[in-house]
Amino acid sequence: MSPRVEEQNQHIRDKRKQQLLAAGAKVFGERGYAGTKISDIVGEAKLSHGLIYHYFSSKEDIFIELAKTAFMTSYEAIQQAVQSSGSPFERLQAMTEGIFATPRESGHFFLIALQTNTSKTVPEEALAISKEYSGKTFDLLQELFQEGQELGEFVREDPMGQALMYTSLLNGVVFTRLTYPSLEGFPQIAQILRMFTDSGFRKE
Amino acid sequence: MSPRVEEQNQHIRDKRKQQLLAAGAKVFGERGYAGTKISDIVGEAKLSHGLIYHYFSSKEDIFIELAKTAFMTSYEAIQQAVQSSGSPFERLQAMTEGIFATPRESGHFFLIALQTNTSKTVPEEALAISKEYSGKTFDLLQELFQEGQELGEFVREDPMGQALMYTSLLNGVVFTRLTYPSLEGFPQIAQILRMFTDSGFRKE
DNA sequence: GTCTATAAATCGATAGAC
DNA sequence: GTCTATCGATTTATAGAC
Repeated sequence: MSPRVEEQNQHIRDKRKQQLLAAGAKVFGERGYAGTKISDIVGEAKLSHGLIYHYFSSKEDIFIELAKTAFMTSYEAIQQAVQSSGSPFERLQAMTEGIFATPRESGHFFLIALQTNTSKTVPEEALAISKEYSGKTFDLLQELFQEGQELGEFVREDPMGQALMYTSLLNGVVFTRLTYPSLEGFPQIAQILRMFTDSGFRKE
Repeated sequence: MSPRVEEQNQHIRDKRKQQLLAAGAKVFGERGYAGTKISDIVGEAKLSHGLIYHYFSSKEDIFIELAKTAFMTSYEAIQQAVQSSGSPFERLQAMTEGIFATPRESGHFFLIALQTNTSKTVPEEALAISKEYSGKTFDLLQELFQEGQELGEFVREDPMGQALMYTSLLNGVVFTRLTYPSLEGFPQIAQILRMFTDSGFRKE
């Protein structure tokens, strides 16, 4: 084989793998790990039944790769926001706005993350990845709230409690938006931030 | 048969049905609808495989009955809190405290409700029940926030937006508590209420 | 690289004995 | 009322042709 052909084959393989991952994200998100059949994924990707096993070793394998993407991108988005410039309040505001500006398709990854944390049918490795990144995420957020309290921008209370409440709120709002996709003007970012700002120092 | 025997049989039937429903709530909550096998339910209930079909017509039937319980009890708890005495703020506070004082086992019903709204594998009838009760729940909450705004206890903003944010927060916090069962002192009710109270009128 | 056919295991539901 | 045995359909994963 000439290098030219080899290169084309590699391109096809990458494309097929992406096709299957995109289809998997959608179907796993909508139907859950146990509720998703291989035929659902290849049907969504418009590929034949057997072909999926040329790109992934098993159904578990696909889910784990998708879970990895879900938790890594979520963590990196928060990391970037927390470590950017601006005051703690400004960074929290920008991060929150950024999260709710993400495209619709990311909802599938949110549901995959949700299932990983709530369903015992999901591959063990996916849960391990979740735990790894959620610990790191809480560390980042706790630091942000701690700093904001010292600057007087946030209410003085347990920073970990604030970090837990912030992620809880995020999860809840994303879930509500998934349940009612036609909702407009929700959420109001100012309403979310009000939870953490002291009345005396409240921003407009 | 004497009435005495008939009465005993009825008692056994009620007991078995409750046994199966309790087992179903646990495994459906933990494994999801598609991920739950009949053998999981009867195994948890410590009954034989075939017996479950003497009490329920199908796997769907059991899930629908559990979903009905989940949405009805949630709605009734909110209804009772909203329609009780006290100012809107006091009722919101009491309701929030009550929700997080519920026993651990109710977590399974929360997960069943969650799956009903996010998984396309769940019986259609369960989703219909969810929609019916969520509409009625939002009406109650919207009324409470509206009233609270008129009395100056809550921030003036779209009452439906407040109702959506409140239920989102509730869902998110319950989810966080399920993910980290060892968490203590979370959530702080005051922190939640701060989202809706105006700084000038804020309670202690 | 892609497809169809099939193997092997599993699951929901029923039948029939006790 | 309860249990075991079994049918029928479905599913993951593999084999082999093109």
